[in-house]
Amino acid sequence: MRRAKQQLTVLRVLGEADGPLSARELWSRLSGTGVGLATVYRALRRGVEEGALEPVEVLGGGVRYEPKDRAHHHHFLCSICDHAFDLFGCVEGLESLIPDGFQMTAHEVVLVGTCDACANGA
Amino acid sequence: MRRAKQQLTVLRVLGEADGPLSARELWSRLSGTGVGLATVYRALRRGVEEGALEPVEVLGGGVRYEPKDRAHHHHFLCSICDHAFDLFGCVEGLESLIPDGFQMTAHEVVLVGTCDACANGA
DNA sequence: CAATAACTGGGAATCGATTATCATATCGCC
DNA sequence: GGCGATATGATAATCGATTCCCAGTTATTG
Repeated sequence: MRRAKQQLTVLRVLGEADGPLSARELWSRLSGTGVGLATVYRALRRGVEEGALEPVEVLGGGVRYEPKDRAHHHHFLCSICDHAFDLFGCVEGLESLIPDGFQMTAHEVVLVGTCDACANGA
Repeated sequence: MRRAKQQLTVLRVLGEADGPLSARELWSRLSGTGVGLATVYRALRRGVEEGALEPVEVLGGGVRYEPKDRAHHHHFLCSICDHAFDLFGCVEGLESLIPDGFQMTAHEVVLVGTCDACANGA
């Protein structure tokens, strides 16, 4: 429990997000608070070490982070705003794709397209 | 049709691969041929410009390239050898994951685990 | 074979992302 | 309030991936 103010701020923002955030995305959401980019990276690294955060790679744009306590889910990547959104649910039939002799331990599904805001919103 | 020897070599190796290759992976398969890394990058960039190659992002490890004429498919990433293998077939039920107002234009499925060689082979 | 254009390899240069450093500001505790 | 430990922000340093540059090589055409 040795977490300081700015670190908590970072974790809170991440917890309120509708999808995993990259370090820069997170930082831009903190503009005005005076939090430095270095602190963002420190908070993220620490969050992962402590088991509170999970690094995920959605697609281009490097690593993004999300709270580890979320149920199994996948992501939707908006190709316009480049933001990743959490999806709910999963898909069937993944096992049928596995070649003989291969062993699957995890899977990722990413839908790409346009999010509501970019497609319709202002 | 102005492609030179080394460029053709790069395209040929990519065509014979069992999955998309990264620039370095490709280069290591050319060790001994004297092909320089710069030439590999040049051939890849050119292949994409000419429409023969497609850049794909499987997961960590940056961009990999594959011939564009392959049918719709996904990939299996071996977490031990870090090689990506082509899979055949696709999955059902992706549409049910799309949130209201979102529009899907593409999708990616990546299975992660251990390939035959790393799991059983020598 | 000559003349010109395209290709090549190696290493320097660049770019973005992440980490390290350091002086200062804060926190928890007495 | 005073102290030692920890956190913070700015910036420099690092790292891997990719591109740039240049001099030498090879292909093309006549």
